[in-house]
Amino acid sequence: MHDGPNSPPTLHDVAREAGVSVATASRALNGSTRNVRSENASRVRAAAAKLGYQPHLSAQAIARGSTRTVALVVRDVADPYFSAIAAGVGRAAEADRLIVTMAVAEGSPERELEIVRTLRGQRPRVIIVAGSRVDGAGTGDALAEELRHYRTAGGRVVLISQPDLPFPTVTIDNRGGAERLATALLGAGYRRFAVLTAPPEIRTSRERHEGFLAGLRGCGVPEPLVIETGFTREGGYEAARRLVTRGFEDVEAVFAVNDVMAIGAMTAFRDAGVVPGADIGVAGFDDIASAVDVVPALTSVAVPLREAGARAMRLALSQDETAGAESSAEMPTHVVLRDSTHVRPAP
Amino acid sequence: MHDGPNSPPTLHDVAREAGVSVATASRALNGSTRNVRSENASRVRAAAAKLGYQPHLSAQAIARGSTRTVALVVRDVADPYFSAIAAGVGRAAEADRLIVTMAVAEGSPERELEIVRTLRGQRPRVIIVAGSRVDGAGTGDALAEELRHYRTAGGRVVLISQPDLPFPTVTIDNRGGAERLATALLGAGYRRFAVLTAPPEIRTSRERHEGFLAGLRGCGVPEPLVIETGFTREGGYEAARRLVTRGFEDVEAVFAVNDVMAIGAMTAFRDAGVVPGADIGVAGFDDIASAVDVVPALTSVAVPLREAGARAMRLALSQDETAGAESSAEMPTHVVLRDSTHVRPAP
DNA sequence: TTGTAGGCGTTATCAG
DNA sequence: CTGATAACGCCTACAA
Repeated sequence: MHDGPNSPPTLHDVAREAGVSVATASRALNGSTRNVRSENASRVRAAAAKLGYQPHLSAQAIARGSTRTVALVVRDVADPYFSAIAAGVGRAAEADRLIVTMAVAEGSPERELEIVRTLRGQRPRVIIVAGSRVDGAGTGDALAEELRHYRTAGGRVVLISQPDLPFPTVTIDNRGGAERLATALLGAGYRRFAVLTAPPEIRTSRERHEGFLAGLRGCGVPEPLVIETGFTREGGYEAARRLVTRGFEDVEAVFAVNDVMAIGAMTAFRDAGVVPGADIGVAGFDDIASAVDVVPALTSVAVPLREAGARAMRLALSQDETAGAESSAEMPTHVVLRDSTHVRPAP
Repeated sequence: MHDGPNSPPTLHDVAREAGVSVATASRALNGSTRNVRSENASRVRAAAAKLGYQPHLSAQAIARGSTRTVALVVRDVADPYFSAIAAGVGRAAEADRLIVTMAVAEGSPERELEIVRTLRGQRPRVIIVAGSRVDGAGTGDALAEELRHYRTAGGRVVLISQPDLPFPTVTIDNRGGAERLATALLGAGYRRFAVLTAPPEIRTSRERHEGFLAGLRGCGVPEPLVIETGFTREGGYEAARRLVTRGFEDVEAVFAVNDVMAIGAMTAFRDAGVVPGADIGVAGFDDIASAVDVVPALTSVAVPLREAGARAMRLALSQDETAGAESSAEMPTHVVLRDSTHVRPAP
């Protein structure tokens, strides 16, 4: 009570309060509890409780040489795609009493690089990068370099949906899902399509686009119209508006490379007096929660996003173990047809 | 090159590589750059770059006695309400080069307590608790106790939407917003209401409920029917289904205490063949992004969630400064009437 | 079972 | 301007 008012209590304080040495206090609170006399152990615990002691994680980290931290990089927390992944990572981390620190790489690659750098300073057990702009091991790819440094220093890296980098990756079957979606839409009677894509640097978008084209190929349908826009709800809205302005007599259905874009597009259509599902089919990708709450309910490709996050964690953790550890996993996707592609256009 | 293959390079390695002392290396990389000869400085920087050195944040934390970490506690990342707040916190933190660590307190108060405890071990500059189950300073409130410990040790606590605890708080004008919503709905011609609430332990729900009742009071309308359910989309769905089953001849409009519940309710209505906006009015609270994408667009009360998060950060940071620092802030809310309460019921 | 002492990677103090 | 050296809070042989 006679020292400074603030600055949290240390192990020394607890030891003094309990009348034992720091070593004993340390052992009683963390090390193998077996080796300390139970009376002392409870004295220490009592002292800790009384003082409101909480071990300094940084001190433990440096003393032990390792942390219980998982670093997660996402592009945007507010995007349901990423928050679902984040939720999965969080849940899996919790099971192992790991702490997840989350960084948001809004847009700029520089920012992204800076983030991974900082993260590296945290000495996390694992770094998980979800949907960033890691594009290929091309020259000047400072990000990959940074991750390589981290891995060399004993860190574990897991990427989500960035299969072309030399790190364990949780992959999503974007291509296959989009291909099956194309098939399903053909089956529903649609023949003439527009595709709403994001810029090709965003690999997820590119894969879905390519998969969709692949599904169409050889079926004698015309080459789809392609409208490039942002990977966001606003992007989708804007693209649909452009489509309406241009005139869409030659388009029966629109495939947006993700659900938020598709939902934005549906709203744009409605705002322009075009009825989605009736006047034009709309399909998305991801099957986010709100896909069933829009009208008409959105046809989409379901992606187990939470599972992907959880899987990434497990993948990272399993790398400790003997060589047998698998180094990547692909999450399956499946088409969910709903009313937004229900009404088959008249021939 | 002759030591173990992994374990990241330390400042010693950099110093050796650059041919200077650790002290100099430290100064060149972090301390006031002015006091080191520019030639040495660049040698050090070069060595650091070559080795891929990254300062050990934990070591810095313990040496400096402080961290650059902000801890954020939310109930669920995947809920747009919390992810919007998180986004705001993240943005504000970024401006001060602070790192956000995010913990998810899914449900159980024990888990929540454990989280704050662990967080305390991180020695963050700030702990922000958003929408947890802190209910009142009643006896046995271990969470408040934990936060008090933290604050005593010099930490800054900011709560979002928990005004009855003795910590700086960013408050949301739930009561006022709900009251004005009630007035607006009365103005639109609705007279007989049902309220979809969450259990009263969730203070946000309680406030909105009470505000709504207050807005109705003295207007000669019947006491609303109250349906208690979960604070989630599923809760809303379920409650609406119950309402339909029960029969809703005496209800013209439904007020759900948040948007995800309202959206769930709308879907339930539709599934039961009841047309929201026409057969029954629906209003929510929060004005989340998807409120404009559902059909009919959802009447709601807009809450500046991102701003609330950012504000919480600033509030925390300003507590450093001289006594004049404000200790709380209230975020305004405003009613947004849309088509879900557009069609005025026949008298 | 317990205490002493050295070390983890940085920063900060204090002589050179 | 630079280099030893003592902290920082904790863990862990090693010795008692």
